[in-house]
Amino acid sequence: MTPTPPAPSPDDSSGRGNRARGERHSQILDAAIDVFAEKGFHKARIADVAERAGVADGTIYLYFKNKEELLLTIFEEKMSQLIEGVQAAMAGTTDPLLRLGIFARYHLEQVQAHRTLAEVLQVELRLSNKFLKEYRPEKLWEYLGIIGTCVREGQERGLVRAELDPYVVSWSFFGALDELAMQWILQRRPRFTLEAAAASVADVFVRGIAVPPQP
Amino acid sequence: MTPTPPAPSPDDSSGRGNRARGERHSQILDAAIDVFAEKGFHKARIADVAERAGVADGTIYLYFKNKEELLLTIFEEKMSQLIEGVQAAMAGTTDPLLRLGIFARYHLEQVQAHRTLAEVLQVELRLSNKFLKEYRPEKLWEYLGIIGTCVREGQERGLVRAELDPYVVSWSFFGALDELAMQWILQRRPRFTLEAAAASVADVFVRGIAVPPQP
Amino acid sequence: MTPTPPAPSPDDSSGRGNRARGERHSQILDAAIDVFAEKGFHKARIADVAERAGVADGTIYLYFKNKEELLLTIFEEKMSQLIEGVQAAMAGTTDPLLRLGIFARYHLEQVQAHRTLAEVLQVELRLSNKFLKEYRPEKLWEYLGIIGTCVREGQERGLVRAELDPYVVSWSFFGALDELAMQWILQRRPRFTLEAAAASVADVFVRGIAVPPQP
Amino acid sequence: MTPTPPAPSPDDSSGRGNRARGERHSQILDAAIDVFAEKGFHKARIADVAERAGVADGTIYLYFKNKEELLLTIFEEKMSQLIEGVQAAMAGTTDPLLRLGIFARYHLEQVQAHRTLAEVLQVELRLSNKFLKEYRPEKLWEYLGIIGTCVREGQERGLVRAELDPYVVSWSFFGALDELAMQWILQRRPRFTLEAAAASVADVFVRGIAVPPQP
DNA sequence: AATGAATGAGCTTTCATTCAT
DNA sequence: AATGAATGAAAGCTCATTCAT
Repeated sequence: MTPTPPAPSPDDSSGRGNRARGERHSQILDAAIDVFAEKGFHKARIADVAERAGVADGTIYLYFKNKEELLLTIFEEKMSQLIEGVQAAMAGTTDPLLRLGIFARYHLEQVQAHRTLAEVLQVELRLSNKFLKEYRPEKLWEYLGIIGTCVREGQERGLVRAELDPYVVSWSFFGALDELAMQWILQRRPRFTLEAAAASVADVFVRGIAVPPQP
Repeated sequence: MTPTPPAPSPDDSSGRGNRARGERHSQILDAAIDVFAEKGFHKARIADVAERAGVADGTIYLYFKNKEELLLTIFEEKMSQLIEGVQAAMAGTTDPLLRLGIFARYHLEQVQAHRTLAEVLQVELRLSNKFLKEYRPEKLWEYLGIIGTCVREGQERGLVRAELDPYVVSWSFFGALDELAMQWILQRRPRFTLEAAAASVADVFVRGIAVPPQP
Repeated sequence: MTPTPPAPSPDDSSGRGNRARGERHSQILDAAIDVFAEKGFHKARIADVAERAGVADGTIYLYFKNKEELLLTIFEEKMSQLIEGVQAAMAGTTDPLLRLGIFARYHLEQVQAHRTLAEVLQVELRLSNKFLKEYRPEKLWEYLGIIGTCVREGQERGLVRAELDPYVVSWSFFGALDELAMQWILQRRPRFTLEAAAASVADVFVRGIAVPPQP
Repeated sequence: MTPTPPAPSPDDSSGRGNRARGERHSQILDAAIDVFAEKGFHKARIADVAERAGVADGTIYLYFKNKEELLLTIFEEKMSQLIEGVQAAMAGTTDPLLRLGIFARYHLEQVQAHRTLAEVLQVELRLSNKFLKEYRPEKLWEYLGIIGTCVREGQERGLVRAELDPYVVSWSFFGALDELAMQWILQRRPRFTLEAAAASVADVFVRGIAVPPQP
């Protein structure tokens, strides 16, 4: 469905065309992230994105089917990176409860490090009808699955209370992080740091889901 | 600014003018909730709302400044009701931790009972640039303050760990509920009941923020 | 065509109704003059006129067929007064060339004395398509006829060159006065007084049309 | 602000882009003149102009900011041409009083030759609030300055009475011509020719402002 | 591949006018 | 006669998208 060009094979020696294509692709995507963050998805005009990217309006349509797909592609690509990143960050740890802490920290670190991007993902993505009503955000589910796996493993190891539904817990955990991220972004002078927020969410959730110590 | 009619005196049984005016107001509001939920705020045309409400297009503008104010009014009015409702529900309970449970249950009950409305509040409200970037959702803050008060009281009574920031905890708690509500709404066949979700969130949070039992 | 109420007969002893009618009529007309002068005919809303007049919107339509007729009625009534006035001013003078001077002076005096009205007549009346393209401004022609009569009489008495077309001279004369009036109105700080302008126009025209002295 | 194309180099026979752009510009302008003259500025719809020009509605906005700028551009461009034309016509004559005659003749010749255009300039331009209340018609002042210069030169050469204010005389002269032009346009069967009118105005004014012969 | 001029559907909002009371 | 809530037609303008070059 996406008219995304095939990723250029690394050994493609004739690759000028493809290289250029790949560059244009991300050039436009980066411009879109900036413009969407600045003006909001609905207020942003394709012409704005084109200007920022330094290409003609029509060129955008050689790489993306339409405006909405631009937004969706941002989501897909960045979620993939987020998934990879959080998995790498968790790689050295096996304790599922500690992993939740890593997840929280990594997630909010990324929000902080890529504020513009986060702004788009947090705020603007929700503007797209398609995203919320038709689009199936599988990458988000994959991301959420990472939390769910921690919970399920915790249950298997007897660390997490068996009666909890990992699915519900996952969305709760994600919702807490997501809301804090959004508030942090929306507020000019946030009343908390994202580090503290990450620590707090992990702390509360881990204690909340853990099997209570037997007296 | 809204041409809200002067409240008709309760005994004014002939209050046609006022009655009519008040009726029109909520007649339009109800139509807007339905239409926004169905087509989304941006896709919904004023003409749709007018038709659903059974009035002429122009009539809408006698009661609301513009399309956006329609959305904002829905938010304001319904949040006020939510706040009143949850306070009434909590009235009989003094234990701040139990109150959090009541809050969670009441919140998700309302989502369930007024699905269309919840859909608008959850999903569509976030569509309004104004809402997210300019509008200050004081009613939301007030609602959140109810959670914050429970946490703070819990700390005063030695039930909740003193090191937690009530503000961060409040947004976490709300975020968890909000995310579950949104997923429940977006999914055609939800994988969980809102009752269970409310119980789970309350359970996890209360245990998570409570002062641990001294061994 | 005009739904103007019949002028109340002066001896109408039961006249409250008519009196009231007459009062309403000019009350609305005066309000319209003010509002049209302030905002311009097209920008002025019937609601503005109604508010200024202290009546309900619908009431205006009991006295005037529509917005345009309001403008036309202003023109008709005020032109009638202008015609009466200038004729009275000329009454004591028989020399047709002196009469032209009186005409010029009187015309620009009225512009000065009733600036708001003049603004409407000068500027806004020209906005009405009907006025310029369909309406036959017979009162204007009558007004112009007064100039024409002076010229013709001047010719009959051998004071004005016979080869001049009184019709063309009349419009020239009126055009000169009209243009000066408009410039005076449009300029915040006019570069001339209307008295001087009247004197100048009369001076130039009278010399210009007069039979040259025989050497 | 107008996206006037860079003047194509005269020898650029392949200048398709520029040519096209320039053509579109005047294509739209010409259509606007016709439509405005026919229906009047306020009644004319952008869609009408677009249709007449054979372009899409939106195309108009690639060349003109809005409907009003269309009118203003007509005024600016055509006044410039008028100024150039009358100066060329006067070039061979030095006597300032004869020049006034040339001015009058040229002005009314143009009205006759470009009746549609004249209709717009005469009648419709006055419809634009902006034109009359905000816009400063510098081109008109420049045009008027040509008359003023004649008068002033005449005074310097002792041909025109020194006591006359050239500014007032200029507006009078222009007003006379303007009014005659308007009446000629508005009347289906004009009662005079524009040649005769031009001659008459020049004749009356020149005699009127001239220094009287010393007996 | 790239351009960017052209398209034209789409929609909020205004306000003169009506008419039930 | 007076009201003023309701009407609904009307149109300027935007901008995502297309396509000839």
